[in-house]
Amino acid sequence: MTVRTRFAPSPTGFLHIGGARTALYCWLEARRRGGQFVLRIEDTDRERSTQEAVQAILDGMSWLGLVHDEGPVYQTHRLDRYKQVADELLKAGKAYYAYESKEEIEAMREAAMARGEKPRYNGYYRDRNESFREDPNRVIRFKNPLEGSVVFDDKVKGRVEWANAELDDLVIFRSDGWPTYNFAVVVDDIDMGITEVIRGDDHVNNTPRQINIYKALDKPVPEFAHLPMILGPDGQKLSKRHGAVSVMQYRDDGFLPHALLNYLVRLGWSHGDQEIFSPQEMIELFDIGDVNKAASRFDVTKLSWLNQHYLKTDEPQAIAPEFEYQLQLAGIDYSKGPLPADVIVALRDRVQTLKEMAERAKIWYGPIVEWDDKAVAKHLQNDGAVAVLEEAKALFAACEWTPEAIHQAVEQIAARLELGMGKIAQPLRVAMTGTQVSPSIDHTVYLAGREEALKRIDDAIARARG
RNA sequence: GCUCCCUUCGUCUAGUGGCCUAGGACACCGCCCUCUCAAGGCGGGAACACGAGUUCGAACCUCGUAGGGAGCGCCA
Repeated sequence: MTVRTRFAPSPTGFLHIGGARTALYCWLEARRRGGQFVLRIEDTDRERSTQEAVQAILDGMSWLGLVHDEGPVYQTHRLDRYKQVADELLKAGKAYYAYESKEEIEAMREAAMARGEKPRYNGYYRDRNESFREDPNRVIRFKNPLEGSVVFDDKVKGRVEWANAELDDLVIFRSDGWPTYNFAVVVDDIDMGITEVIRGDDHVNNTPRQINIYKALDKPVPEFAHLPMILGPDGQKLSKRHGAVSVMQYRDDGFLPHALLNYLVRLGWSHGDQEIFSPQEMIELFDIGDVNKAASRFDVTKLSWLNQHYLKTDEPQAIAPEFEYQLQLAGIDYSKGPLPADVIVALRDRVQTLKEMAERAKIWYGPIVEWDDKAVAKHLQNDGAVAVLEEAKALFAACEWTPEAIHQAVEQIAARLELGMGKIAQPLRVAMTGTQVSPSIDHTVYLAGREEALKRIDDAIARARG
């Protein structure tokens, strides 16, 4: 039987970090074992589900490259099927109609709590064989076994055993005519042929109930793998308070999709001491059974390190599109000025995100807007500066326009004036950028373009004299 | 309250009874390199939650304790 996994978000918001990791693990598990990865939209909560959220989830997944093989399947399109299965259960005497009001249920719960028990439904209608009747409170409840226990071997958590006595008769169809989560999931996973249910461990508690439904339907129970939570840097639940929660926010913050994937795959899973994984390696090496049991914290610092790693090792052309997106966000017109790929080469050792890179790239896509007075005083307004700039002007006007040729020209100036590189590079750097910090001087000059570089040298000479 | 789950450096983790005076990575600190800033190289500090057992031997097995989390919905 081929492996089939699914990612089943409810469209009530964007794709967040936890969901992205779940999707990644589902995707990897299906890929490695030559199976299929299915996307399902759990939108039975009509109140909170939106089409925008569906789109946000789709966008997030496609940015990360987590492509699904089937779907998206919408639960709202499957109402008839849920009704049909509920009817089967009703006919077989494995489910029943119940008519308590919400207030009555609430009272029941409080009474149980007062007795020091779990708040549960008392099963009043369980054996009354009430038939269908019009009633605003009508729900269908599942007859959970009263005795014995449910045991499952979770691929992450290990063996989990649950006494049926702890479970009550859950509602499978609401009074509004829609199925509840626990029921719809089981029907869907059966119909979609899901063999591996991989999801967050907030669902461990639901699993025994779902297994009982599989058994009542006489269907094979799939394998389960419950993933631990991802916490914020402070060890608390990940929330908007921590800044970026949406996957797409990481894009806007200047992270590469592959860096995020690599970070996520290592959060809760490892393969010895290996830190860097290409998508291909992830697929080959990932095993859901090797996932950790404990929750882990999200650490942007390490993500940033990975991001820079890929900035440094990926082909500049390959990451240029993401960089261009970043330039747009920063309001920079890159149709004139240096090639984005050239800017990447100059800056990738100096920044951790594309956002920082775009910020620093401004100096080559527009005029110097702000001069650092201290830099000017120190490197321009001194005895040797004008001579250096005059030499540079002459050489730059004539040399080939490549970083290498510019580098040679700079060395030539140093030799001719018998000065150290620092005495040459710093005045030029201030001339090019107005500051004393920038990439290596050859790239800094190169990216300005010959015409602009010469113009800036003239401006600097004026400033040095003034 | 009840049920279930979790617990190795600040963080992510390796570790499945002797290879552990606990390894790697990020971060941090120091040195080197150096045209600035970085990047890079080398080095350093830093952890088995606690307590009992089992065993010749325990980070690894068992039981407790403490702390954390999830769930107990006509929400997913």
